Amino acid sequence: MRRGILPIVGLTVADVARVACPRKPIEVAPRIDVFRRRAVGRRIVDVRRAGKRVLVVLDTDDAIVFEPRMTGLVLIADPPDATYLRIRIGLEPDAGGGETPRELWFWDRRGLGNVRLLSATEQAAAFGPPRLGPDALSITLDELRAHLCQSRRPIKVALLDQRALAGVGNLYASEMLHRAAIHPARPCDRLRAGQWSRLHAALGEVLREAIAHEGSTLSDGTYRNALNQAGGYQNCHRVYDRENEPCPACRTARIRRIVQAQRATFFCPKCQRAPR
DNA sequence: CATATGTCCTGAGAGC
DNA sequence: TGCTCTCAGGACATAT
Repeated sequence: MRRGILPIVGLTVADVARVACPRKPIEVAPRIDVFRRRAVGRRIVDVRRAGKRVLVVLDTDDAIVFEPRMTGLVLIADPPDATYLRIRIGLEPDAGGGETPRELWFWDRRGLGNVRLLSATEQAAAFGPPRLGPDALSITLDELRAHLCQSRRPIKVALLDQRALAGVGNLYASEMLHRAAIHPARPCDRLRAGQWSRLHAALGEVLREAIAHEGSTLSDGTYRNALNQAGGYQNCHRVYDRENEPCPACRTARIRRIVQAQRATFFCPKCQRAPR
């Protein structure tokens, strides 16, 4: 998402508006009139990421923060369905001219996501430690172990704890544990050195590949990139949403589905040995 | 304190 | 066909 909207860097915010929504209009913070006063006329200087949020940084150091959660999309192209448009941000081209996006949209079917305007101080409080752990794309092996090894929780559950490690989502947790050959229910405090090492490697591999493939568009088709194109990483999934299919690694056992912390986990019972 | 569960919202697909 | 039920790339408040 962050990379997809990079073409807006250098443009100026011309307008911010909530779009008419199905039932409950999206709530923004601060109130839309204050939001607009602080954003309109400001130049976009950067697009950053904090865990799973996208930050559009303005020349005042305020940032428009998109938190898409399950079904939110950040788009610079026409949306998949106008019904669930929530926020429109009008953009003015820079002096250089050329083809630049004229609007940035926040689209969200389920409406669990949110959009906020945060000052630099608020960003530090919301996204710095201890609210978010080290980022999953840059965390070192030592940091990974240090942040997780004390916990007695199952490793799959701990991987989703954004305070321990920022940026891993449900489907990717299953994928990386399969690559690392670790059972998802194994307590963190019982992982061995070799397992931490494999997990650290798998973490980077899975996320980088998923990014290269523009994410995973699951069977409901919701996820799209910033240009409203489907991702391709769903075709690379080895276990997620593949219950009862043969494991692509051992080709003998069938993928199993269990529920941990109310969320689906997929794994191979042969490649990922059960904890004793 | 650490860990577990309920909650927000809508639509797709399974099962009857 | 049409109904009900379950589940979904998530995060957080509240309960245990």
